Amino acid sequence: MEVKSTQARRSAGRNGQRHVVDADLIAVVIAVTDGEPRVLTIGEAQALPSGPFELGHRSLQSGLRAWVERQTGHPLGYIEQLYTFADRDRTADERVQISISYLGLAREEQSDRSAHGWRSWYDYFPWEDHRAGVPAILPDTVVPGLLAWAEEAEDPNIRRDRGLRVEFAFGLDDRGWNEELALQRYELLYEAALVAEATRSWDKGNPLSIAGRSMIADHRRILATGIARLRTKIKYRPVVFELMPPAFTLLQLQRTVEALAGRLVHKQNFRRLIEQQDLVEETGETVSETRGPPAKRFRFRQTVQAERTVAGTKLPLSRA
Amino acid sequence: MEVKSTQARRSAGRNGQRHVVDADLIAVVIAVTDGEPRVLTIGEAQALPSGPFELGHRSLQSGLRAWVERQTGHPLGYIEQLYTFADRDRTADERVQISISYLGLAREEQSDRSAHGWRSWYDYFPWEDHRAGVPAILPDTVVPGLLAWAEEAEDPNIRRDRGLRVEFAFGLDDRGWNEELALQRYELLYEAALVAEATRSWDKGNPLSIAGRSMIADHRRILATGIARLRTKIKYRPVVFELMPPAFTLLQLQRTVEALAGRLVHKQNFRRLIEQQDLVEETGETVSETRGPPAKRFRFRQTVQAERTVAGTKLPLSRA
DNA sequence: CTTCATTATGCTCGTATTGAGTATAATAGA
DNA sequence: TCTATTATACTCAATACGAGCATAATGAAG
Repeated sequence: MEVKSTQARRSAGRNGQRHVVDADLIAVVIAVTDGEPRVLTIGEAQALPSGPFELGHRSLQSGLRAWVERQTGHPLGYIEQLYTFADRDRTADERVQISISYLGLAREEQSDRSAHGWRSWYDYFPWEDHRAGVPAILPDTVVPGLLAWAEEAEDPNIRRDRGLRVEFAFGLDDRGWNEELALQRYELLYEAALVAEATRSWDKGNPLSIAGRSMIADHRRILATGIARLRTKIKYRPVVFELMPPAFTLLQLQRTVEALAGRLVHKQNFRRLIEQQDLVEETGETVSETRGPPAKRFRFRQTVQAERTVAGTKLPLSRA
Repeated sequence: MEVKSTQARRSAGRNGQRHVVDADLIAVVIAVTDGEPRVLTIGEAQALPSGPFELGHRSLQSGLRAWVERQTGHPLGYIEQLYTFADRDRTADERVQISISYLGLAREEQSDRSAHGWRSWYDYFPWEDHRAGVPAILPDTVVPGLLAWAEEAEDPNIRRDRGLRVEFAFGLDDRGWNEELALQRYELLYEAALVAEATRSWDKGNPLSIAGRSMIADHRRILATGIARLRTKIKYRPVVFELMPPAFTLLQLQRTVEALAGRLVHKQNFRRLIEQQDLVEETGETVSETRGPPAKRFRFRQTVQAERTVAGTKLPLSRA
């Protein structure tokens, strides 16, 4: 086995003609206002904030924060890395582009509501919003299109495989709709060429694709990655609070979760869940902004461990 | 709001003096043999396989596969991305090094048992193996060292914060040991300078640090990331099977899971869990390699969706 | 050839968690 | 004053989960 230590190899590489790459940072910045999950966009709402990773940046995260704040004037709260991918630059001298994507959560200010490129993420993924029932686009367009794509394969194995993947991702089987599969669903639509990005028609000036508003390059895929990650994460880490104002009612919290999940939750059980997890405490105030009795206001309990709820069982452990 | 489209920006950057970076791929390759979880290492078992991302590589994944197979002669099965981080190169001309790490699962061959750099990951993290009870190093060395570190802080807030973090990560509180927190534990030890990497003593020729065998640069941290990820993942995705031979007994499967989790599981309940999930099917054969009655052999049911078990509830959804 | 430790496997049982719904009271708007 | 709407407390059944008992089959030890 031929082995060079990393140290040795790095030195060699540095002096030789080392292949260098460009590094970009891309941000999926999410906020929730008026019961809508919104993503921060630039340009004609067709791109995510992004920029090159520069020497001045102390770290990837700080580089990202700098870029987002410069481009949008918006500070970022919680940040987590999403995914890194590489693309040979199609147009240029065989240079490789590496993109490192991040998910950021922000408390959107009232002031910059729709003005500054905050768009509901359901503009891009209309089939993902099941709060008012199954969206019409699913039975009308998306599912028939996908099933047709599955059928058009010549190889029966591929047909079967495609069919099963569609059924699973879109909940056509017994398991039902699973909101966490947002990325798989987008990827199926891409494979089936039902989204504009996959058809090269978008640069002909049609920003509204067959299914949902599109974005440049692979930005919509990155957004889908962020949505899926967030939908998964709210279930085992108290990240929702990064999106909430300092004080809130349980119904507001519920509406935020519902906006993210794209589904309605059972109110009584939601409250039971929140309270038994000991994540919030009453502020003492009550508000009555709507009908019904006044609601108590709560705040997030800053109990050092935002680590909490890292439960995760599913292995039948034994004590011995 | 100043906005340039990504397209425009990229062109500008390419012609101008664009800051370029070096990109490395680093692999955490895991296999389980003889009931031990093993990681593929190179050099003096102090480094993970790694290499530069090159132009010839079609994608990051294929680049990684190429490197690992060339360095070790070992094919990779399952692969998933772990994390990307950047370090200014300490020694050189302000160049930035980007490292993209991957987790890979392999079925280790019998032939290259210990010879080819397969090391038990508990060599590096002896405090993580709780299969034979709490390892002595925890009460003897690790915990006292960490508590002392917590106490030595002058600011009482920092003292309290450190204390709580140690209690949480090492299960000193009521929640008990949580095997998924492997990374947090390593990071605490690093912060407390209880691992060699943090003390700069390792390059003085001492490969055995205060707590566990060390590695160059941040490789041990990357390994901890991989371990934590795998320990989390086995609970909701059937990735264990990537580590198993084509046919196996339920006890072998259990031993593999236990090796990864570093904990023993309840045998009867483990079988119930596996069977109700419908992940395996009998091959029809039985074997009696040990005492006791012959055990049935099983194989993984290749039911298209290795996607399965993407359950994940924890939100009280409602039907309406 | 017995004995015994070890393993496979089936079954029970109490408790916690989860999904779903009923019930009651408080309030704003019509 | 009515009524739709909301907050909040409870109940109830269905599972899921942790823990353990029981039985049978086998290899190793004597």
